[in-house]
Amino acid sequence: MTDPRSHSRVTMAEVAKHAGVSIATVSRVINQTASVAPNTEAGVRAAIAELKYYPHPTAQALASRRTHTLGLYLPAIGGDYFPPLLRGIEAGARENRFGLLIYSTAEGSAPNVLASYPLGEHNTDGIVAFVDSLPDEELARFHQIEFPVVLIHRSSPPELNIPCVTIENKDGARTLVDHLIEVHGYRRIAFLAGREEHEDSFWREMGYRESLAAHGIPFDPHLVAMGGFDRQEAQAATECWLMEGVEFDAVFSGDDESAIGVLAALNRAGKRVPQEIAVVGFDDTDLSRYLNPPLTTVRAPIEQVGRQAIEQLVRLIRGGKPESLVLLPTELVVRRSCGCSHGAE
Amino acid sequence: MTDPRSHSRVTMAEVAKHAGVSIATVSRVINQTASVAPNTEAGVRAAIAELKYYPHPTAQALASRRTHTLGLYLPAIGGDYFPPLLRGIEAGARENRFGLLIYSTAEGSAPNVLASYPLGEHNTDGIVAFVDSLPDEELARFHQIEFPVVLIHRSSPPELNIPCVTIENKDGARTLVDHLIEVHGYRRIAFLAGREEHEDSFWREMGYRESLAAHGIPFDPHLVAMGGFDRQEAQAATECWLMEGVEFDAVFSGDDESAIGVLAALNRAGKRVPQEIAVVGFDDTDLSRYLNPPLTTVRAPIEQVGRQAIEQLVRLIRGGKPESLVLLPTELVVRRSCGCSHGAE
DNA sequence: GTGTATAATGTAAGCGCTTTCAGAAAGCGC
DNA sequence: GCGCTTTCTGAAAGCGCTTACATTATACAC
Repeated sequence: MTDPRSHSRVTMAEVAKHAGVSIATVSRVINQTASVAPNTEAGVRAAIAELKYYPHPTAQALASRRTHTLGLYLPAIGGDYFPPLLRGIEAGARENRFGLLIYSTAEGSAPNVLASYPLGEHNTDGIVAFVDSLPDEELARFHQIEFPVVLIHRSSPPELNIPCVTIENKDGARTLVDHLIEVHGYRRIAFLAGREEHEDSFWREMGYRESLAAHGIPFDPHLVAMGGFDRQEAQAATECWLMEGVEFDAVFSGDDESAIGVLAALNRAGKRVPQEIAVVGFDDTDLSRYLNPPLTTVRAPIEQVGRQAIEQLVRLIRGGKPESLVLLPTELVVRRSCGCSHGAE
Repeated sequence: MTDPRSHSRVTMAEVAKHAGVSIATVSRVINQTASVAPNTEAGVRAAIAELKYYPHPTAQALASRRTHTLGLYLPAIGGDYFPPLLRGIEAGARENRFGLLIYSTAEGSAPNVLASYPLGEHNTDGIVAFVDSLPDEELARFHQIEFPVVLIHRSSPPELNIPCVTIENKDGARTLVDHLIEVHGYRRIAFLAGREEHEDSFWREMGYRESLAAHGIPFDPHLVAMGGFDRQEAQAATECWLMEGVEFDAVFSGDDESAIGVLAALNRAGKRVPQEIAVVGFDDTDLSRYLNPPLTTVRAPIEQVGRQAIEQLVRLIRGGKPESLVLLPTELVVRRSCGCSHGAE
């Protein structure tokens, strides 16, 4: 093909000539950055329309030192919570007329020396970082140069005070476990935690413990295992419990993803859910209503989280004051896996 | 916060002064665009390291008229095939050192006059467009200015000859239906189609029909309904069949997503799968092995599709000749929903 | 030694915009 | 009418790079 750089675009200069004004004026009508006489403006707009002109984003970015692009760091692309999250983020960016550059810090992507991290002050106006996709040093660097950053599902290192948006994990978990105890009378409720650093998991466990405590049920460490918020791992952990003969009448699987593994393990072991063992999840991913039995869980407004993150980021970019912590409310969704027979759905 | 534009970056000029050379030389060592004396190069590299310099992407883009960024158009963000697809695309972009800009043409995002489509020759070096996310006019425009585009799961308008990557839908479907007929002896096999324009659906239906024909089973239009490749829709369609008393002993649900709906409908109606009715899907999404019963399906190498698309696009950008059609092979995955008792898993 | 490639570097002209500055035109109070 | 502010506009200096072109030094053949 021909040199891609030969695309002869319509430039501002041509519009200016066509309208009989200077390029400064054209720029002014485009950006509404200073008042322009109505006649002049009309002429310029006509010229723009006639020539089908639109500004060159790169040139704008270089001159104005604003890219009109947001960056998104992700640890990995997968899981059922991922699509709604990205949907929220993308929609937020789109509505605010920002481009969205994404980068996954999945394994194999060692930051190289020259390029440092690929998304930052040089090519975006702000960053949203999901859980632990960005190391503290980089966050600190951004903080130091006052570059806008918003964290999702991860709180700020204490000294940096970076805005963060996440969900009411503790309340949700507590309400869920309350339901298990109060409505169904379960007392031996197992919990499948996520990875150590996972803050969602931490707070969900807190909610679980609080509920137990509030009902006078002693906390039994044997009933807590690592499920990694992962199907396979959760399945293995459940099989392990079963094999060791640990007794439990319900399992709170940490998230919906791991509930799938729990269900698979129980199913394979011939245990009926919920008759013999109840299972509940967390997140209310698309899938959970289609599980067998339909999963009782807690609705996490994942898409909203993404949207809110962009909202805060844009506010930050525009020089406003963002909320330092946005906690979106969760809601119990009762289906059948907890033992309820006529759940909401 | 302070004006974001005050970030005093290290510029090439400073590196040049530090190393005692001209900026042209610095540019040359960075881009390896002309030979530089070993000593000089070492000096420049030292200066770069010492000043922690890295080039300003926007300035590079403006001057070189290459953005080093790829654009991705999506119709909507969701579904189980989505994460692996994006994972493949992101990884491909990352490995080729391109940035990835994404945009969803979801409803509510009417292209506005001034900005035209948000991703194009002005801010990317090439585009990958998924199914029908980009209208033919825009494809034609890109073609006319010889701007690199690769299509995913959608073939090129005949006169444009845009490279396309997709999967062996027909072969996969045919193998699947062959299995249903030859191994299990089903003869009344229902098919749930996707939307009319959906090419995957078209080819899967072709495979279905070919298999029927090859086995001397007449095609019965009553056994084909619209499932939209969607859980809800598929569930409704299945319930409709059930209600009308249509007889069938197996259903090929078009994709895994709709299989979930089919399973839900059958389950609700008290039909046992696979004893009374077999169900098979297509795609082998993460989830399918966790369904109840585990779903017999066809593995679609979705992540590979994403990777291949980037591969072709990068080749195109670099001026090479891409394949005009990449058809990735599919593979039958036998589990239990078809009636096999000791499937692969 | 002369002549001619070849290699190494610098100079400077952009890339297509934004924005400062200053000047011209227009309005206004008196 | 005068001086003053306010509005509108253009000239020009960048933004931080890439790259065509020019220049000088070096090598090699004869």
